[in-house]
Amino acid sequence: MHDQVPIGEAARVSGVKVPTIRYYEEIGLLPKPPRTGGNRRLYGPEHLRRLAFIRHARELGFEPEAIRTLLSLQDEPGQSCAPADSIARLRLAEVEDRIRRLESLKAELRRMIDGCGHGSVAECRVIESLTAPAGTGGEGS
Amino acid sequence: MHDQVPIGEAARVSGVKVPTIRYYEEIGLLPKPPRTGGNRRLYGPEHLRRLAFIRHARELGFEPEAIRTLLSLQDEPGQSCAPADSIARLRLAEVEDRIRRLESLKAELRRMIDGCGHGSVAECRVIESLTAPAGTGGEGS
DNA sequence: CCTACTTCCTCCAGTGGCTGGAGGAGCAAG
DNA sequence: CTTGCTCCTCCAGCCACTGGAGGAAGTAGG
Repeated sequence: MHDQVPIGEAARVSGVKVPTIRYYEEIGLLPKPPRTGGNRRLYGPEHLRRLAFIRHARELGFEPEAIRTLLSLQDEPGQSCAPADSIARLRLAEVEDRIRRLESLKAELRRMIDGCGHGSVAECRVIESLTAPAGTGGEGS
Repeated sequence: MHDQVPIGEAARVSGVKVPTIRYYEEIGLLPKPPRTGGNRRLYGPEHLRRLAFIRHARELGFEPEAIRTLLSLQDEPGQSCAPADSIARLRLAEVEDRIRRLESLKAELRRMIDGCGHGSVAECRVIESLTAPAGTGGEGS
């Protein structure tokens, strides 16, 4: 079978655009594939798996740096998966916080819409709903 | 009291960096504040509230354009209901969609983490679920 | 073999949303 | 007046892509 595919095919099967694949290679997320005599990239199953991994991780909101870490872990299967676990846990916490705040914003928007129909907009507390959020008021990063 | 603060102070209390505040002004997210005789910006409580709002909304992933419309809800209380209502409904739909996506993301992250036996990477569910995401061609082997 | 067409190559410029530095002016304290 | 800080504007850079120009390589048909 064609287990060596050119970049266009790799893009099709992975759902990552061609320039983005080249970009991932450039920043070292994706290893440089072998080339044909005519200088075209040829991707094998291993590359495609990695590409799918990267794409999926990006969809989950992991940043390239985190992905790099996850990939390096993947490369050394004997190691403890604690770092991977903590990366995922961190991301989960972020997601949960976001959900909480969106819920509060949603409640406020709903309240405004429901209060509507009396001719004018209900008193708007959209700002309060976000400025006094459920999360730790503190800052990060 | 100083209910009129310079930009540095505004940055401190809002958690938005000084250049970013100026950037928000430039793109019209934050109204231009009055200036002192010496051409310095002076922010009042209203500006500060807005700034905090923008920050939270950005953290939640709203684009400046969406934030603008969100802010417009606040700016025109008592106005005719129709436009504000439709904006609010639009945002509500967006928020609900966002929440849905985040919930499914959260479920996936949770599955990854719960499946992780805290052993070695070889059996790590976190890595594995990224490598073989749901529904990648049924593969046996 | 030649031609037409597609896919690929590299390089480079642009995008959005900031971020930070240079060079200079304002202002408060000593 | 001098020191030292904050502030001003302008502008270049960053990240994660995205897309276009100009050209070479592969493929299908005549």
